[in-house]
Amino acid sequence: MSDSDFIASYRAKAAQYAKPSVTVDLVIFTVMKGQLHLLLIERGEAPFKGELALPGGFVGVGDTFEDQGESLETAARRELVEETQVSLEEAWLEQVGAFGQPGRDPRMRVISVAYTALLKPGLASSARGGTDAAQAMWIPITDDLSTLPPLAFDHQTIVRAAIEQLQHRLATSGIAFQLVPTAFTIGDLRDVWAAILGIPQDPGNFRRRFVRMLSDGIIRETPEFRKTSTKPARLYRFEGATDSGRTGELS
Amino acid sequence: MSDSDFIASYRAKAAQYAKPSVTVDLVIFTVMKGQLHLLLIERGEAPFKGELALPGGFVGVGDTFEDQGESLETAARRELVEETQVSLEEAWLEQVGAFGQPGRDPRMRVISVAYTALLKPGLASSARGGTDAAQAMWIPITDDLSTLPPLAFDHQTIVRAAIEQLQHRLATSGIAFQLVPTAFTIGDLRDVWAAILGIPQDPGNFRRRFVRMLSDGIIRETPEFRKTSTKPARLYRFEGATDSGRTGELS
DNA sequence: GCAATAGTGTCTTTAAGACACTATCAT
DNA sequence: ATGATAGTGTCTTAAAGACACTATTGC
Repeated sequence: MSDSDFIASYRAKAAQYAKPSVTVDLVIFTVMKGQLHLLLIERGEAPFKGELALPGGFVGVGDTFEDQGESLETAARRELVEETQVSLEEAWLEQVGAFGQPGRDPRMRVISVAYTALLKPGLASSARGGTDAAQAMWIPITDDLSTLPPLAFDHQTIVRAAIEQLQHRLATSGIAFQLVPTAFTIGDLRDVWAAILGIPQDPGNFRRRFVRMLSDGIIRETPEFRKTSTKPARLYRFEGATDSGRTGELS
Repeated sequence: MSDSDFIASYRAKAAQYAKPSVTVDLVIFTVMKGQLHLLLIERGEAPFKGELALPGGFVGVGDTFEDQGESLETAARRELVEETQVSLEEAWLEQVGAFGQPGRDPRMRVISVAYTALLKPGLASSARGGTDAAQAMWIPITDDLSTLPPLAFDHQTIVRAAIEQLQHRLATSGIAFQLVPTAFTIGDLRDVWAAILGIPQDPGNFRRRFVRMLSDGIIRETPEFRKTSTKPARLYRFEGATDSGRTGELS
């Protein structure tokens, strides 16, 4: 039996199984005014019409031998662009996990792969409703997660998992730098830490951590300062020397 | 338009999209003789015939409104039982993530949700080939991941991700206790840490960490000792007071 | 006794937390 | 000068790493 025979018979056999729909959902964060914000859309259709939900969509799956469709991350990136108009390069993506509880979508079996996306402050403002008429809005996330508004489907579970993942990875990866401008002050980065952890960060102690990153070569000092209404602050840049996180599958 | 009309039209629309097959793959670990071991099966069919692969199978998806099928974790647990004959209660499961790169399975578009399973030493021995004729075997994982044998599909990527996740969660969750007998010595636990991190653990320093867990109430001391060929060692029990990890989706 | 593992103690280094303090800008 | 944020220094405590040491068993 040749390989292609195998494949043909396998496809016939697999076709007997019902398949789930697979979607990607996006947990898009940005930091505004020292607070973590989450991009949500108001659903225009049943089910959960009028409720808030994560942006998302189907994963493109080809139906031929040659074309198996788009990768999960590509699907996530596509949805991100539709929803926020950010350029493809600018956004940072990381998979949260698969959520596939039966009944999570009342219409049919849907397994969703959730991705966290982090937007730098400048890009966040350009976010708006996507091509579908849905209304997009930034919702502040306070340190108290119980203040999260009710969300459609199991999206609140997904958001909680995403935040937990952010908190765990904050110290060991470069995610914080994805939420500050490319040239940032110590205070900018401190605000991001405070927003993600939900705990104010001591300026002195945070500075010590910052200096350590500086001497580790993770951050580079620039000669510039940012003018503020008070004492100008030194600007720094991220050198990108941390583990960058599994954004999808590396294959 | 009623809700059920919506659902009907939605299903019709969604049916236009090709759907991927969804499987679960299991990364089953145990610790034997101070070394991490991974359960692999030898594939009996193309593609990758004769190569080693992770055990796994399709996720059951219902095709009716009422029955949407089994949860991802249920599917994982079912495969685990088929493969290892462990009782349903005994195993610890945690999701690693979704792996769905196009082409990862040459036959058709398959998105796999990977789960890590941890087996206590006693249970590991009962593992054997599953109902399918595949041959199951325990492969030692050395500290040097480059010694991993080549695996079918993208399973090596999955294994690496699983190990990385284990290492990250080791200190902050109770996973180590899932790899020792219910009554264990300090040395047992130290061996698990060494096996997962791939680095020998200093007895004195590890003891300090152990004592901390003891006074935190995570571990309980028992009056018993384990007889060995040398000085008997005190036995302890896990009290289960750490965050237990997201095993699937909480819904 | 000897080999082997269980278990203890100590010194050093690193990093976190708390907090007081100085510096420099706009107004 | 004053308010506000930038930036510095110091003391204490928690924990990691390295490593020398003692204790108790089987043989």
